[in-house]
Amino acid sequence: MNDDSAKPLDKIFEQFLASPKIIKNRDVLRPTYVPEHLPHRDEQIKKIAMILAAALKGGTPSNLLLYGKTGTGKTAVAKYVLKHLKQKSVETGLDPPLISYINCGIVDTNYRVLAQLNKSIGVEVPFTGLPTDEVYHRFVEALDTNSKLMIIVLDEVDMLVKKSGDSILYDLTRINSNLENARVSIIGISNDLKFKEYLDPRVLSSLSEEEIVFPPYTANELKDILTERAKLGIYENAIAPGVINLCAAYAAREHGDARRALDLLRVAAELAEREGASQITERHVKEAKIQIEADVVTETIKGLPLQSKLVLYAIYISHARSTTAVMTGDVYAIYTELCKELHIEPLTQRRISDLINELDMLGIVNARVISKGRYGRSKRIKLAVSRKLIRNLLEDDPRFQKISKFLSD
DNA sequence: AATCCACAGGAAGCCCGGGAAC
DNA sequence: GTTCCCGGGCTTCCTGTGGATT
Repeated sequence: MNDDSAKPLDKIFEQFLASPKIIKNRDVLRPTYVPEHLPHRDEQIKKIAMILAAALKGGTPSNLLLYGKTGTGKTAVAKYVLKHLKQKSVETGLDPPLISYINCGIVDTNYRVLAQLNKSIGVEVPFTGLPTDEVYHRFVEALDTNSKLMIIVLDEVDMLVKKSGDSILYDLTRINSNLENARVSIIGISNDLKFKEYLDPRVLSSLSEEEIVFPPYTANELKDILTERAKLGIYENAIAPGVINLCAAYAAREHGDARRALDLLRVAAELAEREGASQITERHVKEAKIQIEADVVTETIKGLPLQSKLVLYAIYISHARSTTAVMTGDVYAIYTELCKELHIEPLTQRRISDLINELDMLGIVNARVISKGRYGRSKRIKLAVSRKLIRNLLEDDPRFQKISKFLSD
């Protein structure tokens, strides 16, 4: 490397090293980190531990269901208890249970869940192609060759049920009767309290032999969590008074989400570090809040498929053109115009209706069904993000050059 | 009270790409 | 190669509906 190109970089690195230290350990500030101590979850930990303890005496623990909103510590608690269960088994000379953790938000079809289970016991299965019950039978057979206990954690199980129904849960809850030697316990984790209504009553009674509720954290509890993490992850004097309180307060407003609280603290710390400040201040937290919100939206919109983007831009244009509330029909009319301009075959209105609902679920727009009496029933659609942001994203996308003239409002 | 708008949203089924098994 | 399966995106066809207007 020659000097010319190395120098500016060198300067950056030097500056970074010379700037006051703020972050001691970035990893402990990430939401995925499972700390050694989980404040305000003693009750849940105890309960789960008591149930899983059956494994230590060769029993099959009851299936359990963990409920609570995002960032209430469900996943962390489950992982924490399982880790200790494993340790204890090894200590007492027992065969530790097999543990398979599946995030159903990502692995969200029956087939893929089974494939993942197979993989976790070392059976390779193609990710498509086989009949689902074949994959199930392979799993049962492979599992039954040993007499171990397997604990299956189904995180975000409500997503799986919503997308693929409860047939796999039905199979899994009855799997013990197909097994001669091995045994299975299931831990379901759900954000959605209503998801029980979608379940077959037989599945429900089997899956929720034990139920444990995780209430949202209060602002004070979030404060304790943040304080503990800050001790591990941030240098002692690098945090101004009030910063932790502010993070906790913001997150408490969002249904007591500890994940959000940690994100705020971490991003605030990063901002402070980047600008070479000696301390994280409340201003950094406020900026972090804005940045997190904008980042989430920007990334979601950028990642949208073409048709969804078109729908979003159609909604944007509808708002620019009309003074009254924007309805599905207006959006569809403009959408077809855009398609014509871009020489794209338009989709049907039925499909667009679904795409609008998807945008609503992503939080990019608000769509509510309203009735205008004689003038029909339709969705009233509002943008939930700033117009400027959408406009910038549109202008960045080369595919939409041709329709940018529609935006000159 | 009856009508009727402008859609909502369920059901079924098509088509496609990816992949396995025969 | 052929034949099967799966999931996702999509269309077609359909029945349902809240409330202003008649």
